[in-house]
Amino acid sequence: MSDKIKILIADDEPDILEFLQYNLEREGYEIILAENGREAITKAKAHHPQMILLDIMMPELDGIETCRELRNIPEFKNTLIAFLTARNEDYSQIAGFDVGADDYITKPIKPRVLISRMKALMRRFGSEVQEENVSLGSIEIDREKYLVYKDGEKLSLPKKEFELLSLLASKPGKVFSRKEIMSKIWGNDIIVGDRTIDVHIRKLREKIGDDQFKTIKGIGYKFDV
Amino acid sequence: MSDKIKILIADDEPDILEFLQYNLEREGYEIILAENGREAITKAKAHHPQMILLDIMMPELDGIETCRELRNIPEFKNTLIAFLTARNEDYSQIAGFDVGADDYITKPIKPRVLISRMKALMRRFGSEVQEENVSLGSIEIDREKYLVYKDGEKLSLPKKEFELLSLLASKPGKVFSRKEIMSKIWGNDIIVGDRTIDVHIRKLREKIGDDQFKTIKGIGYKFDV
DNA sequence: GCCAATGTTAAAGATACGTTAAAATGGACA
DNA sequence: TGTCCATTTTAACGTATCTTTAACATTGGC
Repeated sequence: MSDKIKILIADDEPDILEFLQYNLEREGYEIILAENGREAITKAKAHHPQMILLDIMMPELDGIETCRELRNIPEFKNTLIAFLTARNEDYSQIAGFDVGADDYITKPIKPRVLISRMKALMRRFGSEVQEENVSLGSIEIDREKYLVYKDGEKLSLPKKEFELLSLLASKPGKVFSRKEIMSKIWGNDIIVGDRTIDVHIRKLREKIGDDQFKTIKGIGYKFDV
Repeated sequence: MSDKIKILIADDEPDILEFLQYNLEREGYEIILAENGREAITKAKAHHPQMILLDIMMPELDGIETCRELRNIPEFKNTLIAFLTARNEDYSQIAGFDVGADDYITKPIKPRVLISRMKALMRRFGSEVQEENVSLGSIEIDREKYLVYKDGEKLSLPKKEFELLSLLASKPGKVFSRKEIMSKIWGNDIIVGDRTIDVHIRKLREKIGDDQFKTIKGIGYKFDV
């Protein structure tokens, strides 16, 4: 699974976006850009960033409001959110924290300072991502414990099988294309043969149950009860 | 034990100390004061504050060094540490984060901003409350005394082994990835080889019991009964 | 019935982990 | 300061397990 940390940056000044993108990508982060608050929310939903940097002053939806809305979406309740703000804007600072921000960063932004602060935030909070557990029919998946229960019976699957099951079960009934499975589990850089997926599916069918895994020929697989 | 949140403040200017003490006590915090870094470390050990504010420029031991020393004491590995710094001291900012600080606060300090920031930090921190003692099955861990009891028999483990056990036992059943273990026990700056963790696990298996420590290949380890 | 896509199987390949001993580090103490 | 000892880390190697491949069988849509 691709493990680059994704950061969403929202600012209405293209110069700043470009500047941050350049500096952060060089550090190995994956950057997603947005030009206003509305776009930031849309892109956050699409890309699931671990961290979000918001300019306070933006058209469409300002940073404060954007943050408030994001915090109301369960997925982003624990995402790191930091504000970009001009010096001396103390009002923003207070309002920002009250709305659930984790930090604010004053402009002009110095890349080294920014990166240090981000690392400090992530060091402390980053690993606290708690993944949800899935329960469908007789199958239960405990992501934290890396365990699968089938009719209460404890199964411990190898990594790839677990990830595959975990992926398919994250949206029961949804058909995952082979492409999608590949990119989500192996990442976009690693290329594996087509038979590889089949083999893992086979193992899962053996262990979990034949009928739960349905093949949609020419498309992909789905998990269902 | 008093349930007030304790904050240790170290600064060599009595005015600032008094100012902060007044404002923070009014908010219901318990304040411990220190006039230099050396005193800060002594008092931290005595009072176990949840949060520490350090001035950068102090006699005896400056803030940066104090922070570094504190971070080397296991008890304070996860304590919130923030620096008090004059505006534009960017050097301090960087050095501060690299040394493991969680935030820096620029002087002149505005009480409302300070309190907001502290709350932002603690909001995150709150969920991370680690209990003093853990007891699972035949194992008992006394974090304060750095002791482990196995079937009532006292074991005194070396530091790293203790920390590793303590971490794994903090969430029994949860799989801790190697990455997670590394960052929680060694920090993000120190890099140790992969085999290092194995060796410590081995020692623990020897001393505590083979079956309690389970390997999840490709992921990490978990502790269970 | 044809053909491309998928299923099956076993074996090769890769990788992570276990184990051990030895080297490096660091603290206590003379 | 140097010596000693406990602790920590490294490095080398073996091994079990997981992952992928490849060859061949089977299936299902057209």
